Amino acid sequence: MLIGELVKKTQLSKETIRHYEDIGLIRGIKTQANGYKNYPERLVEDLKLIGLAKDLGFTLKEIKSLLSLLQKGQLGRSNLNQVIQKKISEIDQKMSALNQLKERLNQELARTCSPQETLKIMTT
Amino acid sequence: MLIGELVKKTQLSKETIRHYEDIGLIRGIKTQANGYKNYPERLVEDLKLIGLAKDLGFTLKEIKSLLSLLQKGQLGRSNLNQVIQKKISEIDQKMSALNQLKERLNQELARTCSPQETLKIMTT
DNA sequence: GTAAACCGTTGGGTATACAACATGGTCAAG
DNA sequence: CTTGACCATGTTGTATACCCAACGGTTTAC
Repeated sequence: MLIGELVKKTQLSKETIRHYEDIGLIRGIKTQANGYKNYPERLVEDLKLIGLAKDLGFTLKEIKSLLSLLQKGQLGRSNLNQVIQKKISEIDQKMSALNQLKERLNQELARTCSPQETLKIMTT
Repeated sequence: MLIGELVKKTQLSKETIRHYEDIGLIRGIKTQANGYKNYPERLVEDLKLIGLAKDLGFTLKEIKSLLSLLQKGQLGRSNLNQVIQKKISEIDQKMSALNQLKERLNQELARTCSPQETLKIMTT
């Protein structure tokens, strides 16, 4: 796959993709004889995952380490498990932070909504 | 409260607090006769909330709009409700993104863990 | 009454995550 | 065989979110 196709499939700009390539966030990209690069299909999924993680406030650096976990077999098992669990607990922390935010917004909703409106919202 | 006390209570640097002040993220800070500023107690909570939101990938700009919601009575009701609901749905999106990430990491854990280890993790 | 600790303002610097060129090579259609 | 769409590389620029240092004024402790 050439970069243009990847751009279409991911909605990312080619600069972004190139940037991710530069910093080693996406890998396994081979340069063909003509100088064009061959982006494997796999990257479509990888880039989606990167987008998710980025939206959640993970830095590209963090995502890089996160992704390297998902490319199996690069670390010892116990080591790998540790890192994964650390990430999971980070995620749990973020989850609870989200819940707190949501709580506060819901309180605000309850204060400002008419009873009818509130009911409508809470049942959808 | 002077800035030093706020620094201690929030663990933020004074530059960060000043920065938030500059961009209007925190307000209601009055300058006293001696030139020193009086930071209201309220800000301790506000800054904690800002920290939460920041960790979740909200920009300071977004947080500013988020906070303005929580300072009641500045918008018409239906208008306010709309904005709050938009924020809540953003939060829900982030939640589901987190769940996806967690899923993938858990799969990885399952693949790389010994059965015993996996069991231990899943029961804690 | 002076030194240490604190305060405000300003201006410059840094890291992250790109975007926007400029330049030059490659390919596919007609 | 040229033109337009596509590609690669490199440099510079931008926005965000700060950090740090310098300068000078203020307050507190001795």
